[in-house]
Amino acid sequence: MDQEIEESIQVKAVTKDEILLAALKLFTSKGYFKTSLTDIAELLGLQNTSTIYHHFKDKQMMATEIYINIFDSLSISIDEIRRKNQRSSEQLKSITELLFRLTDEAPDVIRFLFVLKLDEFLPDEKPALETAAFVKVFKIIQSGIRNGEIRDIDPQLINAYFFGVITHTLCSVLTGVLSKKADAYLNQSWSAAWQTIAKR
Amino acid sequence: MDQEIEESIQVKAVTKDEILLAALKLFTSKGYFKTSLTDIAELLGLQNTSTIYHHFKDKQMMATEIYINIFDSLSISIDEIRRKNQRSSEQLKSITELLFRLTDEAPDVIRFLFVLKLDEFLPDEKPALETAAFVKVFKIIQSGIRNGEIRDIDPQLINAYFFGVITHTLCSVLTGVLSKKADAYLNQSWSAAWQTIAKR
DNA sequence: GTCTATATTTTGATAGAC
DNA sequence: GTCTATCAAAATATAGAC
Repeated sequence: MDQEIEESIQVKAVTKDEILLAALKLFTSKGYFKTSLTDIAELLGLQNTSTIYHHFKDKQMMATEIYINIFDSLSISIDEIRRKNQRSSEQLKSITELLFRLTDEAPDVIRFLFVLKLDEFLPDEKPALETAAFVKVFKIIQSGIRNGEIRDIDPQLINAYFFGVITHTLCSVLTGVLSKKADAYLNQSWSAAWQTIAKR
Repeated sequence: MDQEIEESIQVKAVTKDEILLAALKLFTSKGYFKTSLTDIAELLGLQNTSTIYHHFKDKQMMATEIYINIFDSLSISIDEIRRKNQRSSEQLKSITELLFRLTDEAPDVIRFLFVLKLDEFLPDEKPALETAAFVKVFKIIQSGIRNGEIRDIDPQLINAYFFGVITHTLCSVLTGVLSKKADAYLNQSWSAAWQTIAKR
């Protein structure tokens, strides 16, 4: 009972997820190596880094957990998209919509995915392209090639063309050189990206 | 005379350019923050970092000089290209050829340009897009829009589409997910990139 | 979970001899 | 230009009290 009262009075404790969110925010704005654990602690209103070490073994493990969270959730979203859509073009369109929506609603996630150089600070994790999420994208492309929706060239080239257009557009939005919300560019960017890989 | 003999016997001294080349190599392979001055000294066969400080004020100035060298030389190349070619399409094609050639012949330069996050370790320099070289590219695009070669949409979108395809392809070559030399993909990538921005 | 205090290590950087 | 020696600062990480 005493404890309950104490809890209701004292400032809410910092949770693991809050730490991860603060870390994501700083990693994507300042970069992994330029954000110190002290920076993260400060952003959370903590006096020092001890609370962080209470939750995570070390700095790299924080980055690893962020990495896993983001790629897992992306993989799940892609599963849903594949279940709900038949054609490769529909699946890729839905993935494009997802990425543009995330750019407006959770820009840090897209920065983590497409702006950061993950292999620089996560040398022990799979490169993004070997991740479950991207392997599924790759399967969508291969299936699109087989059924004649997509041009029959090296799937990695297809990947480079399509996601080159998409990610470059999103990065331009994130850096502000494109001034509107990502959503404003969704349809024309999709058309441009699809055009590079569609069987004419 | 004594000195001449001494010079001819002793191991060749390390020049400023050699230091910059070693730094470029390590920055582009390990990343700026993960390469220490000791790493660079070692690669040059030096026992310590003093020789480096003899040539450069600090680590950032090394990066700055690399940055200036690369962007200046790129700017000069683009000047030449604009002089020799009339149409925007020809100019962009030549720039594309230049970038693909550099990917095979000087991959570290392309890594520096398109893979590294320059603003992370060069916060005081202009972002790449405001650089003389890229401003000229931008002018080529604007002129192409005016004379009807290129679709009349936001030039920054044109930029994202065209260079999205080009740089994503080059990065795929540099990481090895595309297994041939960049040159092998030049023509089809140019077509795909141009197709996204050409007035049909 | 949060604090104080402290240990450890690395790296950037300087001084001065040769 | 290169070496030895050394410093100072910063950041990661740990121990232990509350």
